[in-house]
Amino acid sequence: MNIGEASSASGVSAKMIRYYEEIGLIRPMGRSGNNYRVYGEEEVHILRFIKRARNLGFSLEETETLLKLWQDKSRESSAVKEIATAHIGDLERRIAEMQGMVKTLKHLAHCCGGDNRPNCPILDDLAGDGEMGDRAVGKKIHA
Amino acid sequence: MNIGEASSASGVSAKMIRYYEEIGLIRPMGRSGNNYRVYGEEEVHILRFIKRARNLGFSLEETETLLKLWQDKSRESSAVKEIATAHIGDLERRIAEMQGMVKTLKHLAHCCGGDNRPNCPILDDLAGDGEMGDRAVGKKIHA
DNA sequence: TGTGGAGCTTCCCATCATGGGAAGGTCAAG
DNA sequence: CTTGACCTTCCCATGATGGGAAGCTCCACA
Repeated sequence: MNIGEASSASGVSAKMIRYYEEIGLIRPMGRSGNNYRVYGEEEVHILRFIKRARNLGFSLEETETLLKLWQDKSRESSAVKEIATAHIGDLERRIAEMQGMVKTLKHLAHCCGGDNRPNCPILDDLAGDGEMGDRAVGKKIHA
Repeated sequence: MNIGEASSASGVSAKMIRYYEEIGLIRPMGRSGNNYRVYGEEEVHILRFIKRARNLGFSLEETETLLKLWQDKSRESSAVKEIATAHIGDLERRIAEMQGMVKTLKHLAHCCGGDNRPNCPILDDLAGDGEMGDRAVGKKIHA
């Protein structure tokens, strides 16, 4: 199997497959005589594992850890659960932050006429007319 | 006012102030004899505007538009409201996506013993044992 | 046998917003 | 006059991904 086939079989772009190899997330593939990378079912399975972990929002670093645990037949499931739980916390924090932003924005949008007149509470708020900053929802966006 | 003072007055790091100038988000500052950038209240006000927009999750590009609208005394508030509303939609989409991830992960974590045995439904799921991928929550993480 | 196009290779660059740090000039306090 | 805090510019890194160029290989078809 060439990289293109592995790509469509796994849903990971060829670009990304090479990148994952480069950063050591997956082992360097064997090459055929023409210097093309050669993949088997095993590799495709791994790529699908990675894809799914990414879909669940795990970083490549977390994915690497999960991958190692997956391949470690004697792992303790608590190790995996810890990573998942931490990740859930992470997601929930970011969700809460964004919900705060939405709440503020909805309020402002609600107060804004949205017509052809210049008066706009959204801009007034951004400008901090009622005295300055950090009344904002969350301080850091990438918390 | 030097850049350090402007930074602590606005909450925007000196690094970022220079960057904003470089990309044209703010006008190049006047320089004093020693080649130091010089800021006044006006500039600090603008920096705070930017800071607050960023806190609300607007991109720098959106922030630039908002900034121009702010300075355009004859703007129509509908233009601002449109941006805000679009941004709300954006945030809500991302929130929904993450909530889906959380839901899936919570279910998996709930089913995982989290003990010293290797058996782990989380990994089983990532491996796609019940037939392959895209049962995942959202296809793309950065939708 | 020749040719065209699809697919592979590597290498470099861009994104987005931010931070780190080096090398060197400047200023104020001791 | 030294020391340290501040400023300047310049380059590099992050995380995950895509775009594209230049050059090779392979296969199918005329």
